[in-house]
Amino acid sequence: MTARGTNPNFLNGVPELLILCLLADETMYGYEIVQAIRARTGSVVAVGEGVVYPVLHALEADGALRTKRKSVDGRSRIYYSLTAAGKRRLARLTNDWTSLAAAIRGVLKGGKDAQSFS
Amino acid sequence: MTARGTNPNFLNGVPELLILCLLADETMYGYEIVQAIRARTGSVVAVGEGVVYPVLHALEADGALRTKRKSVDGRSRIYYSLTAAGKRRLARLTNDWTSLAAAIRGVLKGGKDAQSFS
DNA sequence: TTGCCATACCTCTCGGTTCGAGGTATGATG
DNA sequence: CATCATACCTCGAACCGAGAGGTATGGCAA
Repeated sequence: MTARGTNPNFLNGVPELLILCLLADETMYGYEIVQAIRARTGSVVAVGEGVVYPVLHALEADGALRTKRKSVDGRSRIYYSLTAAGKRRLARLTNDWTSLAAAIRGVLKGGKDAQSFS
Repeated sequence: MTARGTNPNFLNGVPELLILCLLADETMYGYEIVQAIRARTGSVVAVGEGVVYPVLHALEADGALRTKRKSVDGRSRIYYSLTAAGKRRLARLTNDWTSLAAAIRGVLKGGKDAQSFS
């Protein structure tokens, strides 16, 4: 959301990245995403609904997500899935994250002379 | 800074982590740290002085850093080095970052059944 | 049947962090 | 003598995540 001038979105945007990633595998609804993040990260990341829903809405407004209402057991759910733009966004964020993680790993392990980036 | 209740500091605190990490190797002064971060991350991370100095001051106030003024070529520099508390802090943050990176990598690569955390 | 918990959606405010611009001062370089 | 690199600093705006809170339904137990 809102590209920062210099650094590629690094420190934040983790919830957005995870959400896009989950939706790339299968369509899901908000409440389900909250549980899935907790489950798939072994509770290392535990974002609340107050984080997930606003991200979902912003991504939809940006054309990255498509929605479809469904009623299951009398419960109303809003299923989200990736659009083409969403897939591109996911690819970009994944790339950003990967290079960030590599850079930080380099500093972490780098006892002085550390140089191995593309 | 300021432990979050649930998630271990994840998305932000990257500047703090990098600064502590650099100072673990050698004592440095603020301006030098700004350049070092840019250099060692291949410009993937490029934080300005407006980020570095406040973090430095906060860490010092917290007892994680120790300072020593020095004059080199008529220029006044403030060298920072880690205290015992600073080393503990670095260890904790490194741990947090590592498990976060592992968790995210798991979701990223995990086509459904991904389970490999300790 | 009544209360409580899980499901499922949502919004709002608070607080912390980062960003960028700006401000001061010195030494070297053209 | 002006401009740049060095070297310190602060401030305001913007942003994002945390957590509390709010609504409504279904299922289960007391």
